[in-house]
Amino acid sequence: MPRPISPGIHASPILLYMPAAVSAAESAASVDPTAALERALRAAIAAVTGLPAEESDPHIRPSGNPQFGDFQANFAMALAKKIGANPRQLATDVLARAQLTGIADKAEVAGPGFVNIHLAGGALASALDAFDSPALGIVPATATYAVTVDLCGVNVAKQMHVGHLRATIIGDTIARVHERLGRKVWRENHLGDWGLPIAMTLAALRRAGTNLDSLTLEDLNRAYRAAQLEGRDDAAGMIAAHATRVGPHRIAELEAQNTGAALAQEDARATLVRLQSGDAQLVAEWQKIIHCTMQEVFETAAVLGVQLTDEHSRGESFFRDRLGPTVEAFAKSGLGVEDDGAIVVRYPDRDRPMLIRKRDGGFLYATTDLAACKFRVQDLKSDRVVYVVDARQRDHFKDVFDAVRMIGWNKLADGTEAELVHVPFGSVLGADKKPLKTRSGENFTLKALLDEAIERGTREVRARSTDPNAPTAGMSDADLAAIGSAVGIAAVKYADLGSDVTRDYVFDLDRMVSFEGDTGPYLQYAHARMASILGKALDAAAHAPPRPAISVAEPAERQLALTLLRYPQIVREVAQHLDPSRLCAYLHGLATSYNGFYQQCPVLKCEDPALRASRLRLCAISKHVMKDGLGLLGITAPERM
RNA sequence: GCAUGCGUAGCUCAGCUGGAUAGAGCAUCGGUCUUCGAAACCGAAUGUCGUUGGUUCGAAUCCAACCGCGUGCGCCA
Repeated sequence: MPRPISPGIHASPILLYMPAAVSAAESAASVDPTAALERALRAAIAAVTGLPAEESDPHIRPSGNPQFGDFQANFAMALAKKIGANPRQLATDVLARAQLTGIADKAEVAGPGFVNIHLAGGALASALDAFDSPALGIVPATATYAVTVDLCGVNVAKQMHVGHLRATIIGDTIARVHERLGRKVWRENHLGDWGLPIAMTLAALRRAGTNLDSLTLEDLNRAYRAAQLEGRDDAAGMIAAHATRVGPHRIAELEAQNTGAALAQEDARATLVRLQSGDAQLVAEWQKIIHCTMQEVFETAAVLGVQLTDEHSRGESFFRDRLGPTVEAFAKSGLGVEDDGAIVVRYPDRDRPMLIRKRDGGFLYATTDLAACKFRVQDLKSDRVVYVVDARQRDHFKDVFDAVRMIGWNKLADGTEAELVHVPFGSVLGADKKPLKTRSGENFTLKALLDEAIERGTREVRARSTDPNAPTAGMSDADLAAIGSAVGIAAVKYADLGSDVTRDYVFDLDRMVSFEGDTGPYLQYAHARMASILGKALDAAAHAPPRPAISVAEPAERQLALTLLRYPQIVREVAQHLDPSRLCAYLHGLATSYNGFYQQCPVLKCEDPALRASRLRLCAISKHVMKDGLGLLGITAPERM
């Protein structure tokens, strides 16, 4: 079995360097007025202070308060201290020197030395015009290596639960964002399909004479749990199982004994031996169990709008022939040393070693991960390998990654060192703030959660469609159901992706499928309004020029334009920091900006044809960005809802 | 014990590489639908940013100690 997903804990923020993103940032600079601003100020700072350009960072950021303008530059205080000057004077001198014509309308010094900048309306308009393209300012990466994303991580014969939701959708979003940036992505579903637990289940099913062709996952899960319980009661059987050199269960669990279980255990052990030796009959049955499990996993993935299919499955069994060679390689290099009969890897900076082979010769979880990591870097040729796994496995991945680096398996053929990262997501807790137990408890399965969300979404959509003035009035039942499903799923995904993934959160169904406020449906609603206004303008638009001039004059228009232009930067940040919540926050801000614009700036009712065309184009760009962004989260954006 | 992570409004959380008055959503109270979609918008109210000390022109953010909660720790996966 691979990684048990459930309760866990917080993690440190992940700050990563991503070479491809940097070049994209520079390429996108032409579209971005802030880049022009930065260049101009950097040059002026260098000229005034005599410092090299790389030490002349103007520290530009969006203004905290709109009254201060669009951007502020915070370089003066720190630099003045460094060179022994007066901050306000330095800021004034720099502004006098800076070439801001065509970029900024106004730039002034405030407070202790802040520089407040009002962007020129024309600069915003022309930046937006360039931005309005299928790429939306995102420049494809030139990297030739791939990115591997380890996601989902289900166990064969086990029902998916809420924890799997996280590993699946966080991983999917990270994969999509990298693809959006032009990277080749390998989605690796490292399923637990090998070892004694599977053999136990298989043996139990055979004893019961179950027809594996009509097996449901629920039957399978029941058989799995029953087999686990049997095994847990039996020490002798487990010890015997250890002798077969397979990955079994912790000794601590083996306290009581019973003869019936011993027989079952004996049966499982024999089954495993036959499975491992390639017994055709057993292998076929094993595959049926996997098929049965994956059937539901793929169905769930489809419901969730996650790109995950058979081609992404590469279970632990795939690496079974690489475990021996892995240990040998470590032993040979001197990194793997014997300790009390077992083989361990030791680290210079910590006491805790990593076990890679047991005293009885059996391999461990870590051994498989070492082999898989090498495969991902060197066979899948990835310069970035991302593991979306429960935060409780922090130490484990630190150990694995360090071991991989020590032996050099993180190096690609040309010597490039791949980046190995664990995205440690927090646990889903119960109302009592304790981990939702799934091994024993009858808690919410993932399927139950999604069914509930879809049902509530559909109910909501149906109810609204009964209003004759509603845009959804008169739609077919199937269409309403599709929209309802999209709304329900959006609510669940946004609730999960919307805050820092490393944090635990309390599972609250009502909050998860909420449709008001800062939620997935709020974003979908904003999108539907964008679609609606554009749909109504269609006739008139037929007579308009294809790319009418954009004018950005009203405060709400400025606000919207500034927000839109930040999109490429946000997508890059999400990839760099492996943090989907930034995209959620951005899209929420976009929806809010659009709503403000919608409130304050008449579009269809605007009497000036040029301004009307300009505003329609703002709507179109907004819709494009919203749809693109939601797409990166794997959330569909209905035209009506 | 060692390691690691977290403590921000009644609740759930933001706070982007230290910056101007700490922000959203929910809940509460009050406004806005004959007017481009009210799943929306506008307004009101709400805080010893766990505590103490330190660094700094400037700290929720960096450092130290302490308090509280969580998680992990050699033959499970």
